[in-house]
Amino acid sequence: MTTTPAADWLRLDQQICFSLNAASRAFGGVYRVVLKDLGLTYPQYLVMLVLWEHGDLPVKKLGEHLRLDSGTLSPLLKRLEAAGLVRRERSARDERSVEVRLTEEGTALRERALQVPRRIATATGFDVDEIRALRARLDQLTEALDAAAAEEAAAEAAAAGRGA
Amino acid sequence: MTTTPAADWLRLDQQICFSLNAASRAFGGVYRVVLKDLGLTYPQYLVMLVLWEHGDLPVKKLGEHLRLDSGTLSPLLKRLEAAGLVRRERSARDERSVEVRLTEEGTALRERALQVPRRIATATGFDVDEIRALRARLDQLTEALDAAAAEEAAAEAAAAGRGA
DNA sequence: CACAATTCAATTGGGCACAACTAAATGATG
DNA sequence: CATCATTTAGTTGTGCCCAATTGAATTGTG
Repeated sequence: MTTTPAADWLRLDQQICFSLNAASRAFGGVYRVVLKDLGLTYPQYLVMLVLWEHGDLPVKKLGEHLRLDSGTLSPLLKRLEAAGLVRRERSARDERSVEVRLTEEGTALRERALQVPRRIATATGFDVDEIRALRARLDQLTEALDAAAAEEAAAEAAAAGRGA
Repeated sequence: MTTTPAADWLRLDQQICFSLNAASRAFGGVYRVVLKDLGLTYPQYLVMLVLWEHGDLPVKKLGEHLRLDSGTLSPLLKRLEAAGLVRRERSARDERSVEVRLTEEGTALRERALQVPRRIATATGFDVDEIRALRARLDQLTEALDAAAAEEAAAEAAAAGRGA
């Protein structure tokens, strides 16, 4: 049982999202160091993970895996292309689609990336099962938040509709 | 007991930081909707929280509370100033320091912000104790990651020293 | 007092994230 | 077949985040 004085609701250290943001940026700091050798930023690393796992993909699919849109991916992919890790080629079947393909260099980078997860896992100080549990919790949270955002947006649209 | 095949270490869905990032961005989506009424972005809201809680502060102290540096805060504070929520005044005692002060309007905004934490808490689908537990877990994670990053940086500096 | 080291805010540059929009290609419908 | 809606990338604008640098003010030391 816990009760929180109403006046404390706005306290910074009670905001779950602040802890989340802080943890996210702390991860960023560790990844920055660990990925420097590979010449990748963290989001670029995520893109490479998806390509290593699924092979060549159109930008759209890539974005679905990563929950990112073209506004984020387009410039990011250009940088990966400039670094020689991927090529971008218009699909012959559907000219709207751009296929992202690993170069030999990009494929080869996987070997050097294999050590990254272990180093990161070590940095967290958590064991595999603890990480798994936390991951599950966070995924659950994300799902609830996405649903809530959709609801809010729907409510807003309805309100706007009545207003107009 | 769980064993993970070495080949799976690079799978996207095993990366704790991906879940973390996703949750962080999902929060962003909810906050975007909820804070639109107040005319604040999420980081701006965090700054206001600190000011409401601690009163006027120099930029430096603000950054310590939020783990943000001047490169992030300077333009953000200018936007808050342009919105009429804060004033920035050079300290008389120490001319290097800039005091961030709430305007009446900024102080008044607190009343309207009081509802925000409840709406966010509802959106998570977690109860107060679950949130508290997750927060503790994340803070623990952040601490471990910061320590690891400091270690990595120190090791790197030592290596560079030997190299030079 | 003079001078070096430190502190603090601001700026610059690179990269990420999202919203809104454009443009091109495709698909569906009458 | 012509037209309209949808799909897909890309672009632009706003804002956040960090690293590195600058410049001014302050503090410590001889």
